[in-house]
Amino acid sequence: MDNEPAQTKDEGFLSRMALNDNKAGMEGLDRDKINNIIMESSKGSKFYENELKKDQQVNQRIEKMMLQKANITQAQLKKAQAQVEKMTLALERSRDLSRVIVHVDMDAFYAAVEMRDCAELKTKPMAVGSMSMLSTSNYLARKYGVRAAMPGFIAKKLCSDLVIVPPNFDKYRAVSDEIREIFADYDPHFLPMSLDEKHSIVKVNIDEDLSPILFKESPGSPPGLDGSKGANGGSELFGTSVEEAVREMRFRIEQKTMLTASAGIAPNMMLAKVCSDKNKPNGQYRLPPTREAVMDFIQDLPVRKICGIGKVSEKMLNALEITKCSHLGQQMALLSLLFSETACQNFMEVSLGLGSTRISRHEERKSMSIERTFKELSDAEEQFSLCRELCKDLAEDMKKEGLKGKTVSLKLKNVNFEVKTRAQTLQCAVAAEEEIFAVAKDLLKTEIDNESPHPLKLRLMGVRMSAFVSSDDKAPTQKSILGFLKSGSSGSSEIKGEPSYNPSQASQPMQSFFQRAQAKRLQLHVSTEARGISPIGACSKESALSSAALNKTGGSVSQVLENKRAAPAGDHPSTSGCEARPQILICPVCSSKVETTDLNVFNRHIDLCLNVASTNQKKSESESVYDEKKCLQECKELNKRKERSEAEEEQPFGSKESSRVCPRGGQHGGSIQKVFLTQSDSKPTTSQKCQGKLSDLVCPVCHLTQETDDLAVFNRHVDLCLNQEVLHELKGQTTFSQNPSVVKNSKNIGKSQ
DNA sequence: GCGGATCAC
DNA sequence: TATGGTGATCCGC
Repeated sequence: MDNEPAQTKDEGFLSRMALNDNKAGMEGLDRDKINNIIMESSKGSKFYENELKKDQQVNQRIEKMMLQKANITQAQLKKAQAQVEKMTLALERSRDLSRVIVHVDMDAFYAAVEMRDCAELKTKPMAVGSMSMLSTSNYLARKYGVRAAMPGFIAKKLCSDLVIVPPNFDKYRAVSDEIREIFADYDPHFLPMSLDEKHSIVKVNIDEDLSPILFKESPGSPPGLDGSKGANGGSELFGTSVEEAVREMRFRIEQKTMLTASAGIAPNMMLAKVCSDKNKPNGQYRLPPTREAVMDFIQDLPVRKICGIGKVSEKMLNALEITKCSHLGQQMALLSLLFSETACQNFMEVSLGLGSTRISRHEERKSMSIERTFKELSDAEEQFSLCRELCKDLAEDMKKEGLKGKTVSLKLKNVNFEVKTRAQTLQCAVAAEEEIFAVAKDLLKTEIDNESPHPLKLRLMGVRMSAFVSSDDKAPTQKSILGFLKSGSSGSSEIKGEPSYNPSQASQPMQSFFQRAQAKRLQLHVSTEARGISPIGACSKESALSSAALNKTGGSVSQVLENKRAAPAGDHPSTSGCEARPQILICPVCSSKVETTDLNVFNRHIDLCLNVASTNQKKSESESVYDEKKCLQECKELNKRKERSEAEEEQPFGSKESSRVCPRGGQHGGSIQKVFLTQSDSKPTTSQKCQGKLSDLVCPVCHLTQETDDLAVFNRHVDLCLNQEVLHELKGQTTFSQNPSVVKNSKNIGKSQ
């Protein structure tokens, strides 16, 4: 009894402040040691004190809950149990295993982008952010306990070698756009929507973790075949092809961006999200669509892994000795007496492995806000003028989206980290700076007055608008996809009056990219009779990269491709690994020597040979002529892009805090992209030092000499040329004709300046 | 409708 | 020296 309060307090504190190792790449760390450092760094700070306070509040909630629990009678429990069972049956009946949901997640996105663009970062623990706050960290840093949402100065204590790179949001946005273009190829919105109800949707978030979610109906299967819900007959075929589609998609992402993505495939969104974490980084996991598999998967899954269960909910559940999802099921009766109806509903669904099987159509924005953190601000005049500034910025943002709202909220955080919000709702919707400020100013004044004679000591101020009135004036100018999503928001899955929708295509399903690519390779495989190469590395379950067919017959080619996943765990040099000893490998397709130690490079070489061969074949078949100009254009675009990104990096930063910590000397400056400068007036560039010198390489697609001796770079060039062609071709068949896919990103980068 | 809190990214 | 910004949702008034 005596030590009980102390213990709960300590644990409580830890649960709030301690390392959250829920993230991928953080397994098996020395938590005690890390937590000690975190505590030592935090203790005594205002932040710490506030966390402590909040934690005590949570503890009180738990106490209250435990008290409630103690007062529950057997009769109540029994009744609840009956209810739960009824509910379970109903939910079970609603289980839908017929959908396939793919959740794709970029691996350590921001960090990966920075590593891609700065060779020296690749081998270092690094994070994106500032001394005050980190957005994300790479996997090397995670081994030290360094993770997102951790202040940089603490991270530095955990790992003194940590390199902190300031964020380049414009760059990340540009990369997001590139990736989105790939998703667009799989986005069945661009497919004619069949009358089948199982439509597919791609949803893309541009956040730290780019997390698109893809609904897919069985690709490639004849329309009729699909109707057999849950029937396992076609399911295997189905599963295989979906996995390949996802591999293909991830492969394309890596080709295009040199970044890796992970994916989860499952019958619903909740599970897919968990699955995407399972083989992170650079992996994917498919949960078979059977009740058994799902329940098995759920069994030992910690509740904290479920989206929506955060540290507070976790702690409350833990107090009831619920740590795993299976416990949720076992304790549902109790939970139904302690938690709200919505919470219970959610718990129950989780315990049954159920989740959303459809994505709510693009929902209307419900609020828009802006907030800023700063050093202590106590002067009322300054506070008012800051408030005005915020209102001005918010009004601008509102204008961009043509929004008007009735509710204005003011958010204040004082230097003790205590947060307060004050709101007022008007009769009419407003949007202009003056209108917003008129309200916000009053709210602020009230708070200042309440505090007098003491000043408000603020560290954050924010203004939010909500209660928007619906405005229909923007609909006509919507782009295709948005227009579609909008029209679908009624809940019905019909397409109403979508202008770019072409009903003539409704009956002929488009082949997805992966299908085409696979067909190409298959065709090629037959025609080239690729000779065997000695297998390298073990065949992991993640293998079979995009080509089960090749695997079946030759085996050898895919074996090499598979080696992507045969890399040692922990380190994933999947794009441009540089090892010590160069090696001569013989390409089974073109029989030429490839000098490299990096199997990925070799893989790409083979891939490109295969692609080239099939491209040539197709050319002669369909007399389609590849547009050389386009390829040249692309090279130029890439040059520009590189130049811009260099300029971006070299531009002087205002404050000392924002100066780049990346230890680049400037002389090597992102070798990968620089080599694309061949066509322009730039001088030849440095290559990766581990590569041997090779003679000039000529791109077999655009026939331009590439002044590089780095095969990875050369291959990437060729891939891009090829990709562009495929995409070009794809576009010809689809209704989305808005933007060229490959080159576009370059201009987005330019915008940052 | 308001305000505090939780959660995700 | 130093612990973010944006949007959503829920719960209890």
